[in-house]
Amino acid sequence: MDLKNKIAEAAEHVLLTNGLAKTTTKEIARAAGCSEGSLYNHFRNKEDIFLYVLRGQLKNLMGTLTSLQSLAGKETVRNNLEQVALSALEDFSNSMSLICSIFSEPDILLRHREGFTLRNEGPHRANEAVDIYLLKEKQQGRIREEMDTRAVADLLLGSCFQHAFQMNFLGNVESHEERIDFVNRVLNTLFPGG
Amino acid sequence: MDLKNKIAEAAEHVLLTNGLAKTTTKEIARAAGCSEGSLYNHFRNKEDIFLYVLRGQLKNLMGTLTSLQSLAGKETVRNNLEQVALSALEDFSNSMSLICSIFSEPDILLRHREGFTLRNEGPHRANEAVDIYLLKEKQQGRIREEMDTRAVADLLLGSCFQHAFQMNFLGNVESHEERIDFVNRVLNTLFPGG
Amino acid sequence: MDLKNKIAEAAEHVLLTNGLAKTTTKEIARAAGCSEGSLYNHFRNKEDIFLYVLRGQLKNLMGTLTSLQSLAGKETVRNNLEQVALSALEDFSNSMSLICSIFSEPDILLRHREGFTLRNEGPHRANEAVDIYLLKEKQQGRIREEMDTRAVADLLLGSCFQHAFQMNFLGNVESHEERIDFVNRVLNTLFPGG
Amino acid sequence: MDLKNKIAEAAEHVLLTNGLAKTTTKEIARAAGCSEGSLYNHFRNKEDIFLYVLRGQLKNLMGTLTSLQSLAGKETVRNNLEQVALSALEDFSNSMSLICSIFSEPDILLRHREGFTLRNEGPHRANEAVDIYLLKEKQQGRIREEMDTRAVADLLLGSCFQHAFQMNFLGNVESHEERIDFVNRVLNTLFPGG
DNA sequence: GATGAATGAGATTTCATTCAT
DNA sequence: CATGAATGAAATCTCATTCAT
Repeated sequence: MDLKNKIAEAAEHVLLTNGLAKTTTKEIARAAGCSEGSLYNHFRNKEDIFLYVLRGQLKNLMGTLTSLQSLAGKETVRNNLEQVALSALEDFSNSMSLICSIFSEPDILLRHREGFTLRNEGPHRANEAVDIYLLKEKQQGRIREEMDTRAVADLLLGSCFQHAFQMNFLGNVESHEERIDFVNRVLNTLFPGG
Repeated sequence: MDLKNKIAEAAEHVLLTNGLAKTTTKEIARAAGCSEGSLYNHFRNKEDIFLYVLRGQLKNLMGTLTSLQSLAGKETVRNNLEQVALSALEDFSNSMSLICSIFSEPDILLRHREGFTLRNEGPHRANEAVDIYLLKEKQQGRIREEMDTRAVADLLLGSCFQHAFQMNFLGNVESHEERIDFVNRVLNTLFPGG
Repeated sequence: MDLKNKIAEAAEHVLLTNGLAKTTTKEIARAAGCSEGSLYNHFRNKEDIFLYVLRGQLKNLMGTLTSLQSLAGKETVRNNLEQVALSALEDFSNSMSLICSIFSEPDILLRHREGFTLRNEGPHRANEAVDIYLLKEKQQGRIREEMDTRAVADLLLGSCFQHAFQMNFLGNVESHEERIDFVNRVLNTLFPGG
Repeated sequence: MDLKNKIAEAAEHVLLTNGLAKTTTKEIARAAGCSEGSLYNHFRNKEDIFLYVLRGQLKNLMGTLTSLQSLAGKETVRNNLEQVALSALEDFSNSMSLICSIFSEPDILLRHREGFTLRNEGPHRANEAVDIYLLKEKQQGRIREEMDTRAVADLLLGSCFQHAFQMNFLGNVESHEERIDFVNRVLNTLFPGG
């Protein structure tokens, strides 16, 4: 692996462990096993490193959700949504602290907002992905014509997002079973019939 | 108003404007119209100021939600939930950047987590409040016995929370009408019959 | 003496001893007997310190020359010009390295050129001062009507300036007698008659 | 052109554009179209590059002045001195910022002073050159026996040197006409008779 | 001879906190 | 209680130079 990616991985680890505020270039360099000066051979500045890692997280988030698109028409809708929700729960949990951190640096957010939207990288894209999946299922007649698919996506992913947020805030680490339980209660409520 | 609160208000303003990372004691003092030294006559350190402001925000969040409890039995459930959701949307929007900021300083979060839970101040309490409201309505027979009230609360507030997050992330400022529209689509999906 | 002036004096000493390039904030602080952080309570940045010292030097330069204005009409013109030239030689010698240093940072010069000219602080003002002195003498009939006073000022101070430059460049330290000798040869040539 | 000279020219350009303080090896390499490592195949270090360029400038300065020696006995003295002064004015202007820059690094100056004097490269040599020219004219009887030729050289070149310095300091760019005007006023004052 | 990534020493600047007044 | 100058630790970033390829 080249040094650039080694630095990025090290930075990701430090960011998730220590938080953005306590992530120093010295610490990143130590974790990457190189000198501080080397960071600047591969990134323009510390902000660049943060953004590189952040974009990686956002891509992860999208990756799993878009890959679930191919499930349209297979298994049951309910089953597929359970998988979607569980993946989202996990991804949100992993990236929550990093993504939230950007609110502590609104000027960075401001500076790169345009880029995020241009490259379609925002966290909002997850909801769109679920929406699109549901529309496909609707085309195949596997869900009711009247269903507001976007609203369903917002409810499902919204509850997962907030749940992940709260678990992070409270420091709770959920078992897989607990997550399945949460997801099922939510899905049962969204689709009372089954 | 005493200086302590003047400082707290100034700090809140600076925190919401500049973000936690760019909030310096010098800036807080300037905004409060006092000297930097004075901050330390009213707070032990900068972390204390941040926590004081943060707890204020969390109280706000709870305040509006608990006040809506008295609505149980009045108007229609649907109407009340619309008010709940709109209030949540607004409160979440206002406090999002501040509350998320804490993830950039996980050691602060760690240090005060116990206090938050002991004093019942976590952001998760909002969901409990809605749950409790719904339970009251169930007791009065205004909603179905089988309804998983906690799941409904999680879905409703979760979607509002994520929505507020995304609007903040994208820099979108919604009109009241847009918010009403969002809330209605979500509620229509949660309560298909009306 | 307050710390600001202590810092300025220390900076002047370090600048004249080590040169601009080797003048670090650490060294200035050490020479001023304070911490590096203290520098920033009195100056915005290192550039500010340099400019403060530089303007002090330029004022010195002007000071001695304007004070010599009151000599108009007294002693002999030749005698007065000898004093002017000797003072100039000394001032130029002392400030040469500092004033020249600015050419190693053309962007600083560019940034403050307007300020220098607005405040009439440029090194060119010395020549004006001598010109004005000579005009006064002309009004009193002590020098020929046809004399181009500005040209005389430029010749006299120009030769002193370049002489000071060369002595600094070569590392020669002249005795007072050598300077008197230089000045007299120059004046004898400028005013052949006496 | 070999790489060594390409580097030297690039360095000269960067030095005159950005100033010594802002001239980095990276920038020189970029301007020379080679790698930073290559600089060290042709020069021992950055100081070497600077000195190489500086000595080039000093040679320029001397070059034009020594070439004017052959004019002795031709045209009129006054005419020749006008050419000398104009050349000096131009050369001084071009090299001023570079030559002055050395005062920001007195240790470099100290380290190479001996070399400069041994190789007769100092800027003071210009005055000597004019002196020698005038002595030749004196031998041919074209100027008065009593004239202090060295003093004339110092006055003439000194005023040109300071004038060039001031124009550089003030950021004024003179037209050829303005320079001719300056030189003529100075020469008229030095040689009142014509 | 040419390269350019890696280095590490060092420079400037920021900032929370202290403390004498 | 209020002040604000002084501090010193730490953070980011620069840059000349080296060296393996």
